[in-house]
Amino acid sequence: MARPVERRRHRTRQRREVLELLAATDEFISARQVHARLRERGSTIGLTTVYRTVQVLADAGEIDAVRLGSGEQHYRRCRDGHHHHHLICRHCFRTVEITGPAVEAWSRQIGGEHGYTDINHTVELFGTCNDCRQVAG
Amino acid sequence: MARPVERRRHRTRQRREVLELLAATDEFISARQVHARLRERGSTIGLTTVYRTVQVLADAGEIDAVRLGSGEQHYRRCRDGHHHHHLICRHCFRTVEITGPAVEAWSRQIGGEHGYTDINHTVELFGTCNDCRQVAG
DNA sequence: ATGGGTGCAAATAATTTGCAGGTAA
DNA sequence: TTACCTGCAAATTATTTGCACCCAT
Repeated sequence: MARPVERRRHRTRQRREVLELLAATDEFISARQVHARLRERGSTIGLTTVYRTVQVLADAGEIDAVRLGSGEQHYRRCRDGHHHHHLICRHCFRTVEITGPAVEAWSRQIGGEHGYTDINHTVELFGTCNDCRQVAG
Repeated sequence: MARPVERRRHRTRQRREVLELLAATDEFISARQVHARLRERGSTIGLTTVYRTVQVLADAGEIDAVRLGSGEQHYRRCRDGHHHHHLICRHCFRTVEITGPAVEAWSRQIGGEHGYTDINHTVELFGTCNDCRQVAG
């Protein structure tokens, strides 16, 4: 058995910058957006590093990753460290974190009915938020 | 108001080939796979056409599109013409179509609670199917 | 000292677009 | 005839990798 190698993470300026930006951002943004915004602020961080960092953070469960429409991945710091889903406005991308005990139970049950185990699921809700409805029907 | 232009579709050999292949295929396959398989069979269809065709078919609701892991889109002809979800084996990608009245209701309710309307959702379940569990735990 | 981290440039990979013919209706 | 359709090549776009150097531990 390969024991999980104890991997110590270095606390670098770049890691901190990415995390701080995501912590201060309420909505989902792409890796390229993270990079652009940090550069605007004078950071010298590289795009490659941003990609690597968000990947690490997503794997560690410190940020959420979702695909909004086009094949671009978007990230967001999650308040709730637990498993949850998102309700995203399709216009402004305003996001609400939601938990769905009902969905969790449902997915496990459906899986069982068909002989599938270790059920995982991706659930994202898209809708038009109150503000956007006012502006443009 | 721009009236929806009446767009008549041409019935071409290529369109038919793609649809027939998908009709004969039980699992999700990518546009490139569709192209490769048709070529193997002697078709001269171009990759571009495949991409354009699956996009049209997906928009028309004639096939389902999901993203399996990597940023590659996969397609599958759906039996059930109605809205449904999938339970996909993460090893062999064997797929079961499922309908979730519970999820439909849940998503609409959650949306309403937060002032969101016209709720859409993406729900995909991933698990390990019976056969794959036997082979490799 | 060491192994993780960084960034540039180049490489991949998926998908789209320009354009010059075809062809279904 | 008139759009729509096709396919090649080239362009885009998102993301990854090779590599030499840097720095947190």
